[in-house]
Amino acid sequence: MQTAGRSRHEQVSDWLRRKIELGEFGPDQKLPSENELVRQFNFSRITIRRALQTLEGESLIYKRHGLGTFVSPQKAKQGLVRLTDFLEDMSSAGMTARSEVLRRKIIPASPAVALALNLEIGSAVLQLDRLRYGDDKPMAYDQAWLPPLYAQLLEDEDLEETTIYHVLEEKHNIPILRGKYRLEAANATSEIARHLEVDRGDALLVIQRLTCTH
Amino acid sequence: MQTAGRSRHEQVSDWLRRKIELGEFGPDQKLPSENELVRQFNFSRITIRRALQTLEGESLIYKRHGLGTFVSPQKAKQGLVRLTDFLEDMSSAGMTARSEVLRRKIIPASPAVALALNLEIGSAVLQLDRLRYGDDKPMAYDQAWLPPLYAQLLEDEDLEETTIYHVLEEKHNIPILRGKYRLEAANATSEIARHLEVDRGDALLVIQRLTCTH
DNA sequence: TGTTCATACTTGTACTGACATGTATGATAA
DNA sequence: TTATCATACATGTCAGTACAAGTATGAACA
Repeated sequence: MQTAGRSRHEQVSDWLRRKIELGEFGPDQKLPSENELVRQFNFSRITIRRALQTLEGESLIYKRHGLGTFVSPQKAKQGLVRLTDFLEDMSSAGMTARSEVLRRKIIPASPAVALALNLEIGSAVLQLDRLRYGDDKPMAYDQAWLPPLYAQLLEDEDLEETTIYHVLEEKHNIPILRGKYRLEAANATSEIARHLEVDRGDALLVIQRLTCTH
Repeated sequence: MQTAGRSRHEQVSDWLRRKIELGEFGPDQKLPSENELVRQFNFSRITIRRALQTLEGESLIYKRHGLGTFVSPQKAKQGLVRLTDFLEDMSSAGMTARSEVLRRKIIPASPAVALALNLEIGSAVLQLDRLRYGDDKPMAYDQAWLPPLYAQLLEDEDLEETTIYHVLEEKHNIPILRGKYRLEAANATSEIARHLEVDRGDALLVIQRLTCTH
C-alpha cells in the first residue's frame, strides 16, 4: 500500500465518482473503456475492473456487455428509500395514475414552508394542489410548494399529464439529489375529505417529502 | 461457458449459499478458507474470491482479515426493508422502550388471522396485546397473533422486558426469515384511544407486519 | 511467570496473460 | 439494394503467481 489506505482501485473509483458527481460525465454517457483506463492510470485491467465493480455496486454506473460502461441516470438514487413519483407508485401497484390540478397560485411562504425551503417567511412560492387518481378513484391529495425558480420552469407544463420530477430531470436536466421522508397519520379536513370522497375526520396517511436538487 | 449460464464462480456461490440456507454452516461459523475451496473445487483463487464477494454483497457472509470468512448472523436480513423491533425503532430514535402486556390468551383464529398464518379458521392462536412506551409515553398499541407452536416457546417469557424476535432468535435459534410490511392509517377505537391517551377517532398509523420463520 | 518473537494461516491487493462472448460497423457477395 | 460475414472493440471469465498485511499460536527468552 502506498500512502494511507488509498489502494489503486480506490484511486480509480474515487476519480470516476468525482467526475460523475460533478457532472463531467452526464447520465447514460459512455465512460472510457476499461482498456483506455488501463492506459490512463497504467494499472492492470483487473484493478480497473475492481474499481468499476465498486461503482456498479453503488449503482452509479451500469455496464452493457459488448458496448461499454455508462453513467446511471441516477434520479433520486442513493439512500435507503428511493424517492418515487406518485406515477411510479401506482404503476408498480398495477394501477393507472392520473391527476387533476385543483390550485396553482403564488402565495407568501408560511413559516413552515419557508423553513423547509430555506427562504424568507412571506416570500413568494408556488402552491400546487393536485388530486391524484389511481384507476380513476381518488387516492391522494397532493400539496406542493416550490420556490420561484422552479415555478418558472414548470410554467407551461401540463402537470395533469406529467410529473414535476420528470420535467426537472428530462427537460431541464436537473437531477433530484436527495430527499426526506416522513410518515404520519392525520384526520381528513373537510376540504380534503370532499375531494377524496371520504368522511371528514377519517384517518389518512400523510406523506411529507422534502426534495432537494443542487 | 459450460452448461447454461452457470459460470464457475456461480457454482461456488450457489453451493455455499445452499449450505448456509440449509443451516449446514451456522451463524458466525467459519467457512472453509479460500485455499481450501480452491482445492475442493479445483478453481483458481480469483474465482473463489469472486464467489465469496457475491455472497458478501448479499450480506450472507462477512470476512475478517487474517481470520477467515464467516456466516452472517442473518436476522431479518435481505429485502429492501429490514424488519425491526419496536425496541430497535425506539433506540435508533434515541428513546427508551418499554411495554406492558394488556392481554395474553388463546383465542380461535379469525378468518383474517387464519389466512395470514395459513391455519384453519377457529384453530387456537395466542393473541398478545401490548402497549408500548417510548420514553414512558404511550406510543403504540401492538396486537400480535401467534400459532400454537410459538405460543409455547414464549410461555415463560417476560414479554414486557424482551421481544418476540429476541426470544426466537437467541433462545430457540429460530431465525426470522422474511416479512411483509403494510402501512395504513386508521381511526382510533375507543379502547386503543384510551390506552394511547388520544381521542377516539384520532388518526393513527397502522403497521401490519407478517413475519415468517422456517 | 510473563514477555517477545518467529511462524503459519488467513484475507487483501495487484500483475500478466489468455480466451469467451456480446455489439456495431463496414466490406463483400448475392 | 439487400443480406451476410469478417472485423474491431467492448465487457466477462479464468488461470497462475507474487507479495502485503492482519491474527493467533506456541516456542524461546528474560
